[in-house]
Amino acid sequence: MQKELPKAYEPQQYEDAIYKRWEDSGLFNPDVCIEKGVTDKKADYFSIVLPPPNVTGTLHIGHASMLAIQDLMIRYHRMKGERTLWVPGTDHAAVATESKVEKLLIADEGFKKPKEELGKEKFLERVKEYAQNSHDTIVNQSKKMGSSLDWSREAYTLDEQRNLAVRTVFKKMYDDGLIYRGYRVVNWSVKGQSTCSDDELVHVERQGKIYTFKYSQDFPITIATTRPETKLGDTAVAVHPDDTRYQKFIGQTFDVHNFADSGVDLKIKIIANEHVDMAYGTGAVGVTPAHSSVDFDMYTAQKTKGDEIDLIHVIGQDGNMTSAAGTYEGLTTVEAREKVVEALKKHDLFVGEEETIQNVGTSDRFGDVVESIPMTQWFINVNKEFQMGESKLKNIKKGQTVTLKKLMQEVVHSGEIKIIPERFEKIYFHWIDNLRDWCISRQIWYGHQIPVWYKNEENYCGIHPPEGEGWQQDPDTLDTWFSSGLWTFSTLGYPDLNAEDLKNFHPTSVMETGYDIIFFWVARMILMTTYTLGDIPFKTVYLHGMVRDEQGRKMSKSLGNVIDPLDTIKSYGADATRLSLLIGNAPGNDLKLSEEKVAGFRNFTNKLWNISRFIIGKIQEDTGYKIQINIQKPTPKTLADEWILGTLNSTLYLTSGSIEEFQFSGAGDILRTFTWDQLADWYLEIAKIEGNKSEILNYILNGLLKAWHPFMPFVTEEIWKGIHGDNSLLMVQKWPEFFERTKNDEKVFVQFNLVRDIVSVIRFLRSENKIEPIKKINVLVSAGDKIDLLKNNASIIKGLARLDKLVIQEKVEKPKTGVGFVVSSIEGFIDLEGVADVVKEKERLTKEITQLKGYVIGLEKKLSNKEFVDNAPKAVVEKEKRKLEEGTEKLKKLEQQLQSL
RNA sequence: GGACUUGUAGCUCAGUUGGUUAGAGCGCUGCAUUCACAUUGCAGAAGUCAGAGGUUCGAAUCCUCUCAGGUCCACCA
Repeated sequence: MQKELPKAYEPQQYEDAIYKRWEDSGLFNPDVCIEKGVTDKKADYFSIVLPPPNVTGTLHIGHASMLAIQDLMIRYHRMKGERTLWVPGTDHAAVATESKVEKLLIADEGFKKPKEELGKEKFLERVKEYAQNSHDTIVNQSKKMGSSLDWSREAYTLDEQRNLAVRTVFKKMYDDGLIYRGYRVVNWSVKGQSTCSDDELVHVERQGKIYTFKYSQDFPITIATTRPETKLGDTAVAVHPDDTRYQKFIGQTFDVHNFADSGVDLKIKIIANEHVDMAYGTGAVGVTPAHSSVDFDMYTAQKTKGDEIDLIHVIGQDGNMTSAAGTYEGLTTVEAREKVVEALKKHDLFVGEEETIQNVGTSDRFGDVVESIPMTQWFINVNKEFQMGESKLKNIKKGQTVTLKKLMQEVVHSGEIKIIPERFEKIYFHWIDNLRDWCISRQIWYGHQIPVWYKNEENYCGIHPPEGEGWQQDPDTLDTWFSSGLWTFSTLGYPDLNAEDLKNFHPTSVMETGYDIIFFWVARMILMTTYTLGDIPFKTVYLHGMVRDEQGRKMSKSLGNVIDPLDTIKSYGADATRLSLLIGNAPGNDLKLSEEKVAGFRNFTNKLWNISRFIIGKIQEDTGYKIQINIQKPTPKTLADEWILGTLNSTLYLTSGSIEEFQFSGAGDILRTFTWDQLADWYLEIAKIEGNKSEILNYILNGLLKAWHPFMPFVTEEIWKGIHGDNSLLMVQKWPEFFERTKNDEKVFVQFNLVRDIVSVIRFLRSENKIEPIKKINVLVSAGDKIDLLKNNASIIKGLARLDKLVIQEKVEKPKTGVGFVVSSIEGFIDLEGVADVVKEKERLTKEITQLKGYVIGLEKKLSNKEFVDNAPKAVVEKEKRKLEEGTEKLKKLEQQLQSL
């Protein structure tokens, strides 16, 4: 037996040491669990791959929330005896990391253009150094949260193994023709000098102007634009094929001489396109194939029709006008816009301008408005048909013709992947419907370089560089989501398809991540995995929301409302931090968090600590009893014993069920109610009275600590050590057993509630009548047929309600100066020995009677309604009848009491 | 423009297939302090379940509309 626990739980004193014990035990690693006989090697598996935090800085409260949720699942399943794996890792985050380091070098070290000044090699060294530091911080913080990650399997999206996986998948897709290099309009960030994918665009509303004009005096159609400078690149005007106003022009080409004084001659062909809205504006659209993805699509469509139009590239990668813009060459787009408008006005081609709100795409990393520019880049074709390889998917067979889009849709449609909350499935499908080819090449240095080499006119795609001299590797790197898309299997041994981990832990059980990256990441993992392995990456996707401040605002440095998990861990402990992120947190919903909430849970951890302290103390007093780790359910001796054992059982039942249904908040609530309201406030107080409960207390404490462990690993582990010594780890104890609820349980609950209600009502009357809690009072109870039940529990009632004398008879006489109460069929009186306030008592009774009357009348009405009696299920009708009987009886008794005053 | 989503006590939220006198935590009010815990205990007050219709024997729960928030998607030139 260990020495006594201190009075208050101070997390800072224990947490690091506890984490070290866990880590040293090696039991975060499922292989070690099997070796040490903690887990059966034939048991089911449960695996999660941690969404790798970006190595751009430190963990924030959102990460903490993610860690808490995942660790809860992991610890629960580990205790259930499953082979449980949680793989840690970090993400190189390509653009994000590179631009962050660039900024730092500029701000702290006086560089102007760090990449140019340092050169590729030196610059990358600096990025790596930064990433390493960031990684170390992240690992340290994850440990502070108590995360039981298997560090022996840690991965990085840019390490050797992952690079091999990337190259392997790239080549496979290249060979299948799913990856292609093409000249297309892409999103170009001038500031970042790199492409970005459609999903990396953030649309913002901006005040702008829409200008209406004609290309030339004899041009038959008026068109409108928000960007006149791009009109220098117009090669067509699109109209709806059914538009009678313009039908006659379709197919004609108009020459525009010296457009807007640019010195450029335009050839504008009138083309038909169904997407043009006849009713909007003039019903005609100026087509700029080079600087609008929609127009580029029309350009491609024309090409396939064999009715080609030109593509003129007037905005360059520097964001300025190109030589194709004639005299406007070198001007910024804004300057050119003004000049074009001016020239149009001068030549009387200008029809008008109007204020409008336009939606522009900005780069989420660099923040600038992106330009649409045609460039040669690498893409993944999501619509191209190919023959499916090996497949474990339900509805897709080997050799079947599919597209990547179809794979992504199919696995969710079939239910092989379940998304929680369900509504995100709709959002997911909608996104896929609108998906275009994914641009995967980036013009930055930090990332996986594209495994393609060029020599003269030849190209070579391979996992390894080609033999021979003179090959140049493509300098571009891959979109960071390409490598994170492989995450569930690149961390488990891929490309070795026979890797033990891949066989043992894939598909992963759950992907727990934020709803904000469902497209970026979840969808891409599904794409990559179904394609590469012919299997799903995970069975369930659990999407959490964002952590916001107490007013629902985003946390940001500028608002000063950031809650740093390290701070709350320091002040209130990791367990309190975890609880505050778990309870009240529903999937897909944002969580409002305040420091007070964390403090509240700190109080709870302390409560649990003291509950344990009390129980341990009680057991220690019992010198004849030795505390046990594995204890069978003891035989109850009293009603209270039966009640608490039954309550613990149903608590475990509900908690386990809730965790498995991903209702973590509910699970925590149920446990909290048991711990505080039922165990501490009632049973422990009863234990003080009834005494002699070592075995039951031992059993309950074991169950309680186990059940709380996934939520609050630190405090529970520390208490466990206090009880069972440091040779035993709670972390790998078996999750407590629970049993089907029996009829007897129901009966016990009803009986115990009666006793409890009597105590409560006496306390209430004391409070109402201002009787000091210390003062001992006398109570007389007419117990009727409950006489045995009450007599058996008289000591509890006496003790908890602080009674001097308790008279229980079948029928008692009302004392002259007493206040009465009715609980169920039982009537009782507190003998106030001459101090009763009759007026007040009358008031109280009248109020209660009025309330009860309303209730009873309602029930009577309901039951006299024939339609209710005929249509409602029998059980419901019976229940209502019973309620009416009880209500009526109680009402009668209360009325008698009122009269006797 | 399309879609999704929320509105329950002062605040944060439960309320699982329609059947409770609508719940919890925090906060608030009153009382209590040697006996596990003041990071505590006991008791209490507080809600036309956003509004209006409808379906039903019965609606916080299902349907329609209105009002007020939030989020995502989108090529309205």
